[in-house]
Amino acid sequence: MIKIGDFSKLAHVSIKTLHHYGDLGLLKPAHIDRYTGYRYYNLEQLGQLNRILALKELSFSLEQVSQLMNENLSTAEMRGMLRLKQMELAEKVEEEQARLARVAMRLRQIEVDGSPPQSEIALKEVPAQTVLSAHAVAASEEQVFPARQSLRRLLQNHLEQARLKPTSPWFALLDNLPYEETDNEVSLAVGVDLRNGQRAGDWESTPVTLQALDAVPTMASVIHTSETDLLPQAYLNLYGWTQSNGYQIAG
Amino acid sequence: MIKIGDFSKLAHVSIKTLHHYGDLGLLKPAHIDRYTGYRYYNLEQLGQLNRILALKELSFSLEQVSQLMNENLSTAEMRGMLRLKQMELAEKVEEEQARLARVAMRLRQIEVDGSPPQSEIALKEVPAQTVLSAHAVAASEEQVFPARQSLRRLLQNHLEQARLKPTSPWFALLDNLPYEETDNEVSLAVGVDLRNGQRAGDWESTPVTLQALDAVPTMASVIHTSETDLLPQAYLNLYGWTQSNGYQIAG
DNA sequence: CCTTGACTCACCCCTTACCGGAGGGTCTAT
DNA sequence: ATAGACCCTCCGGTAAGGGGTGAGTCAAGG
Repeated sequence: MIKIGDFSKLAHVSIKTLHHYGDLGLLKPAHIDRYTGYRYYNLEQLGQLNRILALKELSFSLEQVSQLMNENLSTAEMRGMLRLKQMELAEKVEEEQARLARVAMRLRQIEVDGSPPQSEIALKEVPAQTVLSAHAVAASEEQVFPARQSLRRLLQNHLEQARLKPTSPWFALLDNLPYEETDNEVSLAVGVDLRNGQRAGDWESTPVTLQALDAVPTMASVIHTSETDLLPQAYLNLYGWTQSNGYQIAG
Repeated sequence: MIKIGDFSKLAHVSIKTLHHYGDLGLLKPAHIDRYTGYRYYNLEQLGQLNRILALKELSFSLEQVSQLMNENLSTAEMRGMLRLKQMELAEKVEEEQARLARVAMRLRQIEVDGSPPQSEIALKEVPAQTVLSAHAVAASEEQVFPARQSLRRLLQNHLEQARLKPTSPWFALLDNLPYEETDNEVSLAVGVDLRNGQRAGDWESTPVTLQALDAVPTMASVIHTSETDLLPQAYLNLYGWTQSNGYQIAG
């Protein structure tokens, strides 16, 4: 029977931490004086505490540690939790390495250009959605803009016809990678909300299709506020960034 | 001038987050209606928001992001913060990889032994301290225990002579690695508190020395609650663990 | 002009794993 | 007996928001 201060020194753990573990039921003192409230530990609890610390250090939460300490926990369950944690950690390592690479890239950019980039690339999540999309190829480069306009009218017609409202801004949906700057391809898409239960069917000979996009956990997104002549540059930035499929330009 | 809901959809950021950034002064709405309190953003703020998100994704805290967004921040400062973050991230990656390795080891141990280990190894920090230590070599294996006893008496004498009190439990301090099981070496040390200003000097021909130990950020620590015959096993466990210098057995 | 539904506000509590301090009681050595 | 060390409970705080509530506001249709 040893007092909390000595116990904490022996284990190199703060008193506050011991209080905390006691409150959580993770490591209750062997005895608590009923009148003074003093906590008393015994030496065999040092082993338990060490076990707790070891598990915590594997980045298990205290709640998970409680489960793992639960004594009547089968080896299989233990294996399961360890494997799960293994996967989590592997993922985390990759994430951090990616971050590290991005920081390094940013540093190189500063060393070379001497200035921070003007358009930032941010990573976002996009939920699954249904979109109405259309593709076309413009005859020449001058025809690109009018072609986009006509696609937009086309989609808008379909929206009105189906009495749907757009649920997202218009964006370009690039299915076929790599994106070639030169072939004057134009695409346009817009999110729709299918709750109203209506299904496609009355358009067949049009370039309009209805497709479901999966949720994307990490979408690279650029905002270009300047005029359109700088857009290709931002595009190239972004293109250098990723090889994954399904780009979106928001806004 | 766009309302917060639309702005949040455009940027794929929750309204709560925008509130939070506004409160922190990180991204204040371009206009707040004086009477209704409604927040209004304009499109150029999308770029700022994206910049914030990009920096945050590099695992900068929001406070650091504020600094980085501070406009009148020299390129040198920017470089400095990036390099700092780079080091932090590198460290973190190593940590996570070490954790991952430990989880994998634990899994292997379970697969092979079919049971979790009986003595856990936990990692702790130890602050810098001053210790009084003594070494000796026992003549034979049977002499190890008496030798330890006499070292203890020796140290205790010195403590009393200098009117010092021990500030830690007794422990073995192993300077010369690797630790050989066979050479019957005995060592003993104890922490002391030198505030009282006294200095060593009156012992010369004894094996007792006063030395300063540096703080150790990660010390591997085992608790063995069972009888002494299992100790060598725990030792071997621990020894397989690390090659760093300066082991301590606490308690 | 009025109503209805969508939108927005401020406010408060919740999360993790503790840390710090205040105010007051307890232990121990002298 | 008393000083100094030790311990208690309770409160508040951390980072980055999430969730919910009751009340006020906006926009479109009737």
